[in-house]
Amino acid sequence: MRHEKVDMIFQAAVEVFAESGFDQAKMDDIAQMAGVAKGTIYYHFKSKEELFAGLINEGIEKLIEYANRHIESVEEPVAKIQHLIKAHVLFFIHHAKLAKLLLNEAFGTKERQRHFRGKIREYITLIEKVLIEGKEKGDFNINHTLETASAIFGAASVIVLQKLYHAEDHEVAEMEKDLPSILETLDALLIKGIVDVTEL
Amino acid sequence: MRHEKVDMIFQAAVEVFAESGFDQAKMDDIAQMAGVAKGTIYYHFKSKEELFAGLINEGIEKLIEYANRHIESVEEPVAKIQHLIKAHVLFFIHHAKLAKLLLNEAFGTKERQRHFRGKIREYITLIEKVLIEGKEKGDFNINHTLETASAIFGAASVIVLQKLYHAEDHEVAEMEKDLPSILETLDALLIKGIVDVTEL
Amino acid sequence: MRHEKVDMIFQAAVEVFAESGFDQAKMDDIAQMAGVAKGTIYYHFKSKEELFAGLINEGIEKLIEYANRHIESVEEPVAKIQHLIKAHVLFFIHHAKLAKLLLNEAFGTKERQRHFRGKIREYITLIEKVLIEGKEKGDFNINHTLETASAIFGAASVIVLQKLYHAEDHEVAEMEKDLPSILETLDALLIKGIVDVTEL
Amino acid sequence: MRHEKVDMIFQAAVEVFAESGFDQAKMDDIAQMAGVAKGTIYYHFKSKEELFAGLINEGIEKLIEYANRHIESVEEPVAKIQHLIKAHVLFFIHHAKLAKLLLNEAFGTKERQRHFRGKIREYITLIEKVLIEGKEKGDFNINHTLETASAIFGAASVIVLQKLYHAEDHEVAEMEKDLPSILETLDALLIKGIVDVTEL
DNA sequence: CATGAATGAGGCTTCATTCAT
DNA sequence: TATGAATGAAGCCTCATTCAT
Repeated sequence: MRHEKVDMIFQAAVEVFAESGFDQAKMDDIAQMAGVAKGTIYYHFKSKEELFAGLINEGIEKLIEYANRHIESVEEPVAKIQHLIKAHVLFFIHHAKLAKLLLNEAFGTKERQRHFRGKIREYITLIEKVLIEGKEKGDFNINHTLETASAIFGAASVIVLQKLYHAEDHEVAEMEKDLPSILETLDALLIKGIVDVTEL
Repeated sequence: MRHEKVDMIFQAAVEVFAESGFDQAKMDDIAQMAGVAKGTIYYHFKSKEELFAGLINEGIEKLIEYANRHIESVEEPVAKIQHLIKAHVLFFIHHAKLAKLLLNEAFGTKERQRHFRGKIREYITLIEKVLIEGKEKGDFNINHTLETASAIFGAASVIVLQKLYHAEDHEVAEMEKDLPSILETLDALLIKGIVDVTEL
Repeated sequence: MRHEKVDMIFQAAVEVFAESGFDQAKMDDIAQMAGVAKGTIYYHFKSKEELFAGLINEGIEKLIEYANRHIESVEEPVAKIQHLIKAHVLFFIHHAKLAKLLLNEAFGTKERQRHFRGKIREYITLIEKVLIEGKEKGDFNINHTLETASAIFGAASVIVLQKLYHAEDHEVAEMEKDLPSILETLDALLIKGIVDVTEL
Repeated sequence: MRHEKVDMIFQAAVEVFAESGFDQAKMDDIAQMAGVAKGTIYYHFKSKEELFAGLINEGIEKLIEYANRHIESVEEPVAKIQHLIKAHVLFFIHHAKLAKLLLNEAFGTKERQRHFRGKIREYITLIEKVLIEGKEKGDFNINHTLETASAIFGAASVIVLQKLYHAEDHEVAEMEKDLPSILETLDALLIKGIVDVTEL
C-alpha cells in the first residue's frame, strides 16, 4: 500500500484540481486539504506538474481497467459496446471530479496536455478495438473506426458532464437517478448507427 | 464597423488564448501580437476576464448564426439535422482556434466558465429545437431530446478536435480533406439513432 | 474672469482631491466631473501637480484674504484674535473640502508638500502678527509667538475637522449649528492663555 | 516576542510610510529596507493596507499606553492634564515618523482613514476623560469637553509637527532642546483656559 | 520523513501624460 | 481651444519552489 500521506495528497489534489483547474489550483490549498505541510507534497512529488500527471495517469488507467473489467466477460459485440458505454458513464458519474478534470485539461497545446491526450488516446483505442472486433465479426457496419470511437467518447462524456454541471451539488446518489435516461439516450442514439442493419 | 484596434486585439486574443488557455495567456503577448501597447487593451476592455468573455460570447454567437443560416432554408427534418451537424463541423474546422477554446474552457467551476456553459447551452438548445421539430413531424423517434442534443454536440465536437490536435499544423486546406470522413462518420453514427425506423 | 472651463476644472478638482487625496485622485474623474475631456485639463495645466498646487495656493490665499478682511477693522487685540479665530472656523466650515485638503496634504516630505507648508506658514505668520501686535500693546502675555500661533492653528483646525468627519454628510447649514459650541470652546480654551491676566 | 522578520518589516514600514505617505510608499522599498524579499512581507501581511493598518493601530495603542503610564499616578487634575500634554509631546518627538504618519493619514475619506480616525478618537476620548474628571472635581471649567479635547490634540500635535518639519534632519537630541519652549507654550496657552479661575 | 518560513520571478492592472485630429 | 484614443512605466500581489531545521 502506498504511503498514507501520499494518498491523502492524491485525494486532496483531485478535489482541488477538479474545482479550480490546473492553473488556478494552489499547492497551498492541496496541502491544507490533505492536512500536510506544503513541503511534504514536494517531498513526494517533484512538482505541481508531476503531481497532476500522476493523478491523470492513474485516473485514466483506472478508467481503462474499469472498462476492461466490464467487457471482458462479454462476447457478443453489441452487448460489448453497450457495456463499454455503460462503464464509461458509470465511471464518470462515480468519479465526477476526475471526469471534469479529463474534459477540462484534455485539450490544449501545452506539453502536459499533449501527454494526457496520448493517454486518452489509449482509452479511445480501447473503444476502437471493440468496434473493430464487432466489425470483423460482421456485426458492425463502420467505415471509420477511430473517428467513430472519438465520437462515442465525446457523446458519452459530454452527456454526463452536462448533467454534472447542471446541478453541481448533486450527490452521486442523485446522479444515479439520471443514469437511466443517459444510458437510454446513448443506446438509442449510438447503437443503431453502429450495428449492421442489414443483419436485422 | 468596430474600431480597428479593437479588432486587432480580438484577433490576437483568440490566437493567444487558444494557444495557451485562459490562465497561461499573457496580456503582454496579446498586446504584442495585436501590435498595440498593453494599456490599449485596457482602454477597450476592463480586464483579461472581460476580453475573454467578449471573445467567447461573440464566438458562440457566430456559431449559432452560422448554424441557423445553414438550416433556415431546410424543411425536411433529417436533412435539417444533417445540415446542422455539417455546419457544426465546418465551423469548428474553419475556426479551429475558437473550437479549441470552447472545449478547453467550457468546463470548470469558475464563474466565467459557468457563464460560458450558459452560452453553450443556448447552442445546444438550438440542436434540441431541431430534434423536437423532427419529433413532432413524426420523423424522429427520440425520448430525451436535451440529452440527445448534448450527445450530438459532444460527438461532433470531439471528433473534430481529435483531428485538429492530431496534426496541429494542418492548414485549413488540409483539414478539409478530413471533412468527408468526419461527416460520413457522424452521419452513419448519429442519424440512424435519431430517425424513426418504423418509417423506413 | 477666468476662462469658464478652467473654473469648472478647478471646482471639480477641489471636489475630487478632497474626496480622495492627491495620490488617489484620478485625472479622469476630475475631467468627468468638470464635464471636459481629459486633454483639456492638460491644455490648461501642465500636470496634476500644477493643478493641485494652483488649487492649494488659491485656497490658502483666499483664507488669508478672508481672515484679513475679518480683522482689518478691528483694533482691540483680544477682539482681533477672536475675530481671526472665528474667521478661521467659518472658512473651514464653508470650504470643508478645501479644509480637508489642507490638513490632509500639508504634512509629508514630498516636495509638493514642502511648498504647501511654506504657504501655510504665511497664514500662521498672519496669526503670529496679531499675537505680536497684542503683545506690543501690552494686552497679550506670550513668550513664544510662533509656537503659539501654530498651536492656535492646530486647535482651531482639528476641532472643525473632527466635526466635519464626524458627520460627513452634514450640509453646511447643519454644520452652522455646530458653530457656537466650536467658537465657545476655542474662546474659552485659548483666549485666557493669551491675554495678560495681570491686566484683568 | 514577535518573529524577528516581522519586526524588521514593521520598522522598515514605519520608515518608508513616514517618508512617502501611504500611496507613494513602495512595497519594494519596504522590503529592501527590511532586508527581506518582497514575498516575505506578503507572507506575514495580507496587503499593503493591512501592513499599514497594523502599524497605525500599534502606534496609537503605544501612544495611549504611554499617555496612561504618565498620568496613572497623578491625582491632581491640573497636574494630570499637564502630564498628559507632556506625554503627548514627548511621544511625538520620540516617535517623529509615527507622528508624521498620524497627521498625514488620519484625515481623508478612504475606509482605511475612517478606521484610523476611530482609533484616534479613542485617544481623544482619553484626553476627554481627564477633562471630565477635573470638571467633576470642580477644578476645571469646561463646557464642551469633547471639543476641548480635540482642540488640545490639535494644538499639541501641530506645534510639534511644525518643529519637526522645520528642520527635518534634527536628531531627537536636538529636538529635545525644543521641548521646553513647546511645553511652555502649550502650558501657557491651554491651562488657563481649562482651570476654573474662580478658584484661584 | 516532515515542516513552513522565505523567496523572487512574473503577471495583471492603473493612470498620468501625450498627440494627432 | 478641445478632444479622447493610445501609451508604457511602474506597482501590487501571487504562488510554485526551496531549504534549514
